[in-house]
Amino acid sequence: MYERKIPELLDCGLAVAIKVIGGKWKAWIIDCIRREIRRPSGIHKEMHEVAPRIINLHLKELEDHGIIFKKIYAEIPARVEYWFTDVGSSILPVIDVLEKWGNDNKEYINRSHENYQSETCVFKRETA
Amino acid sequence: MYERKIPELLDCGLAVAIKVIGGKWKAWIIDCIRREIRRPSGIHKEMHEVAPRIINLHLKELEDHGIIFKKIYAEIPARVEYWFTDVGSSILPVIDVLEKWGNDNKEYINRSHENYQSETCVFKRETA
DNA sequence: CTGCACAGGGAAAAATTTTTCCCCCTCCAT
DNA sequence: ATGGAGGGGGAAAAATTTTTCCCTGTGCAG
Repeated sequence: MYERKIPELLDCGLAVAIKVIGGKWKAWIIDCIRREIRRPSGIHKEMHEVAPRIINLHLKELEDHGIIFKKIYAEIPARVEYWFTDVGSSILPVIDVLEKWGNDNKEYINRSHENYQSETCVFKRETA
Repeated sequence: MYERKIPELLDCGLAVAIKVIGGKWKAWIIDCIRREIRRPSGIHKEMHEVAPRIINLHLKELEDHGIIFKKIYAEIPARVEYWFTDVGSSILPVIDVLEKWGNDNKEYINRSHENYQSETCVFKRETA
């Protein structure tokens, strides 16, 4: 486990929320589980461009944050499934809001990003 | 400017949204501007625990993403103010949703984080 | 016995973001 | 002519996150 050198500021609700869903692949993983792709192997298959190790790390974090929990079936061979906790379920609509905003504005955001036009608007003061 | 070696995936709305507001101090900066602390010096004062350089970098990013824009008054000495663009304003309610979820759940999230109880629930399959 | 699906993790490298340390400029008041 | 407010940025270090590589098991089918 990596040990932080600078303490996190977690008073701010937004910081907490982003900590939980801000990881690089968190959203995709959450989306898998939401679509009932619950088993590690299934998630690995769905996200084949991401290394299994990475997905496992993110799953562990989501678990540590209490967003998902693990069901280990006492079968042989063992079967594992991830399910949302109540708090985990409660973040889904929040993600939807974010997702919608992003989709509505992604062309704009990415355009601004490219153009990079620092032609900063210059104004005279009206109240001279 | 840092040049990415791994391309970003920006099809996903959520990735875009987090790219925009996910920076370490973005939320605080946005909150300043929302509270009409618009001038760099004012923001620096408000966020005195953060180095001015860092704030400037984040401001630049917000500007590049088209969330805020810069008004440079043709006064002497020059005065600068940051204002939200229309798209910038449209993200404020989104941030509120995130902030609310975070505040409602931060004790829970931080508790889970500490406990770290990987006592994974074990189940027998009901349908044996 | 070999190979494959399944679940998982240590260690180190690479990539990225954040931070520190200094530097530049202009104007204005002392 | 010195200092401070006000706006800004380069370069490198430090911190953090992401990635790669490789290794550990079990059980089951050929």
